[in-house]
Amino acid sequence: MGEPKKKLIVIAGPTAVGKTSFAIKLAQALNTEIISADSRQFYKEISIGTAKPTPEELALIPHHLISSLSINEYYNVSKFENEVLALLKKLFLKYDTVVMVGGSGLYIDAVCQGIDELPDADEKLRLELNNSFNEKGLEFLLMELKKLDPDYFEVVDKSNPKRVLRALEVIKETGRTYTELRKNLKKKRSFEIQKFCLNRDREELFERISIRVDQMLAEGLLDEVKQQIPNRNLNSLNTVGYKEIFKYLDGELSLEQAITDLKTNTRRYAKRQLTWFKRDDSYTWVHPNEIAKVIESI
RNA sequence: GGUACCAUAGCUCAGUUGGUAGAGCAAUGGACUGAAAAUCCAUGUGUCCCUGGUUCAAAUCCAGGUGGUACCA
Repeated sequence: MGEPKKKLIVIAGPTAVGKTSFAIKLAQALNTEIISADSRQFYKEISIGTAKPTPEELALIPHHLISSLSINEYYNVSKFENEVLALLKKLFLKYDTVVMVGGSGLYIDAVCQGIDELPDADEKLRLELNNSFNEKGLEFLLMELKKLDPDYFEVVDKSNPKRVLRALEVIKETGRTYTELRKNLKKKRSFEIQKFCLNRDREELFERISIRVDQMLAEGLLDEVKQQIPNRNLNSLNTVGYKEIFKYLDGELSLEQAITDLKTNTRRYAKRQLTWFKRDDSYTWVHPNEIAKVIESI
């Protein structure tokens, strides 16, 4: 009869479905804290456009990994995995369950099952590869990949430059093939994991997206984006809500068109999130108003 | 009330001399290992406003209706 096992509760779901308030209610019921798994809410300079919990909400329950980084800091899934595991170790001393909430599927998976040992991006090498892509094109990079790692060449998405570039990056950095390093081993965690995915009718979700974008604008999204003009080339600002407003500020789009695009791109983002969660059958799908059901099953 | 123009996909619109329809956008499905709110792939949606007529054959021509827009009264 050992200690009861510690448990991580994952709350996933598409953007604007209602994850934030759901997670807060859940954490209150379980008397625990929240870890955010949202690849944009890490950044302290961007709050309105990333739909962070409000200061009032943050005061209700301790949140981790919100506004924990600056937009010019380099960050990635692997760092997230390590950071969350360390955090959980601490939190599990105090709590039997911890809630992790967010919409970044890859990041959630890294915590739940780990991610292979691959090198981080090397800034210089990445720049070189990007230049080579711009000058010589994807065909050239594909030929190179075929030579260096014929097995990955067979399976890689040949029209997706990022996939090809990343493979070459790993190969050049390690001197080993990407195939060899990409083992896709599922790590067993020392804690239990229970995963829920929130969803609602598509029509209703889209309506909520539209309302939320209007709210962001009312709360001062334009100003928030304006402040970040000097940083616009950072990856952290390659983000729905910022890209479209930059175009408006450039005079490339009318405000009306920028808002329309913002809503469209948010809908597409929500769709991509759903595709990610759908193929993972370890999720229990629930409606955001079914919190009682979720608490009971925990 | 009169005249003119218009009515085709969710939206904006193409559609040649009559041969059962196609673009853009929106949408939908999918992929995904250190850029992931990123990046990439795939897919077509129809009472051609209605009723009748001409014709082997009508989105297309003719008549009438209905609705819209503009101008005139």
